[in-house]
Amino acid sequence: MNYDLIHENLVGQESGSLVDKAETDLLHFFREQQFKTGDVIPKEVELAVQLGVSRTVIREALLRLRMRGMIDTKKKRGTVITNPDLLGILEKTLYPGILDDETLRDIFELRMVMEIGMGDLLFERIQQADIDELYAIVANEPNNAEATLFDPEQEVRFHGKLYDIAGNNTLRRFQRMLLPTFQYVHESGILKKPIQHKKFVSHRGLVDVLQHGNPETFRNAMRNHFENHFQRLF
Amino acid sequence: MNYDLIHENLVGQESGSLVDKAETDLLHFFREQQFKTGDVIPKEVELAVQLGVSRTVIREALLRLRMRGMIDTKKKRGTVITNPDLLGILEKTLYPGILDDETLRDIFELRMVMEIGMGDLLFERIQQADIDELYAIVANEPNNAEATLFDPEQEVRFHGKLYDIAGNNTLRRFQRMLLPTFQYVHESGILKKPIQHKKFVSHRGLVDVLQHGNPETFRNAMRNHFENHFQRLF
DNA sequence: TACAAGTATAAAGTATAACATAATAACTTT
DNA sequence: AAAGTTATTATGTTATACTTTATACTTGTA
Repeated sequence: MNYDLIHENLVGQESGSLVDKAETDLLHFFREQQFKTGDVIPKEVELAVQLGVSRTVIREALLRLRMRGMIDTKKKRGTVITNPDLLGILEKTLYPGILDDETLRDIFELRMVMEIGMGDLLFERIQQADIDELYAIVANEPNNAEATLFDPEQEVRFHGKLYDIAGNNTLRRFQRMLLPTFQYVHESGILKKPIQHKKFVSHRGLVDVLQHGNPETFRNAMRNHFENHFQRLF
Repeated sequence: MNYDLIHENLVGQESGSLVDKAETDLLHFFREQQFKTGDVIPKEVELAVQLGVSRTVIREALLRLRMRGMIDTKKKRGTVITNPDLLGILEKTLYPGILDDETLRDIFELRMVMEIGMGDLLFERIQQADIDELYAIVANEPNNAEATLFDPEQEVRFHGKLYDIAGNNTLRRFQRMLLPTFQYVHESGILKKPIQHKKFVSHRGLVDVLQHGNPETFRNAMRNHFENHFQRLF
């Protein structure tokens, strides 16, 4: 199967600017040359000559690759191939306050979707030490935490630890990155309906489930834990 | 709460190059000027003068913003603020074959996490017409589809429709984007263990659950549907 | 020989100026 | 007033010269 084609089709016809063209040309070039992580690529002027464009164009194309973590450049040493950093770019783009409400809401939903669906990863990888740590985290929460107010730092500690346990690095960084957005949505007026303060599964309850339950009971517990948020959404 | 600070802390100290600095300066500038979507920003030369750097630097900074979909530039008309396109950049970065195996595996897991956790969104937004359409999609699948071989196109049709129904645009685009990666992982040798062909919940079974079940039963059904994949992972 | 300090150099970073291109606006013509 | 033509303007592109800095090389000293 030709993944190159699939990709290009997906990405679209490189709108036409020379930089766009140079960008994909460079990627193809790296592929052909079998460049792998750590290899140094030809210097800017050489690439410029080879692709028949000015150094400026090459620089702008390289700039794009660099900002995606596909390459790393250092003076004198030149430019070397690195592992692309999927999430690194997103971080910068998540400049607070510029995403439109719909996207913010989407992200808020996405967060809950991920944490509910995470059950199997958690149970596969969790250790007793993790559970102990979680108990320590929730130790300071009052017993009727279900009814208490939202504490951002405590939220981050607890849910962040869950992502750690899941052992999926991409997922964890994704969450780290989206955190400010969660908070923002929570506090902004995007979610119209008021916050209910009924009794739902608490953090402590979730840990209990991790200790004695299974992925299925965890999913349900987490879903219930989010009941407040869901009620504000739907 | 100062989201600006949170963000900068997360992103790091702008390594030092003028372009990095110009980039954040521009963002701050837009904020201060209360620029909103659709507004045109000063032309390149003016910005260069204002920030005290050359047009080259401004151009490279603008290039970064542009590639994140934060701005759109047209000749003569100038540069206008747009809604940042979170996923657009990721698409380009997912150039097949350069992600390392760990990330690929992460993405593969992420996909299952999302589809399992998607239950509540689905039931909240699904219409009878959607269910009918899903039945039409699975109509061609043999009755014992559980045991048949993997058909990529059918997979895309079915699971893609689910994302459509979930009504979360960000989520859907995320999936669209990750699709080639799913296929790639499925076919590559990354997942060591062999593919089992036991009887698990089929596509048709999932539709039945959507028709007669609830979010909880759906999550379990989807988890079961992925049993093959999970067995290859763990 | 070993090691530190200083120097040269190569590649990326930055600046400037000039020209090309394309989209818009202004103007003419019918 | 509609259509076609021209002028203008901001980005796109090229070319060139200069600056910065990490590395490699050389030199000098113990």
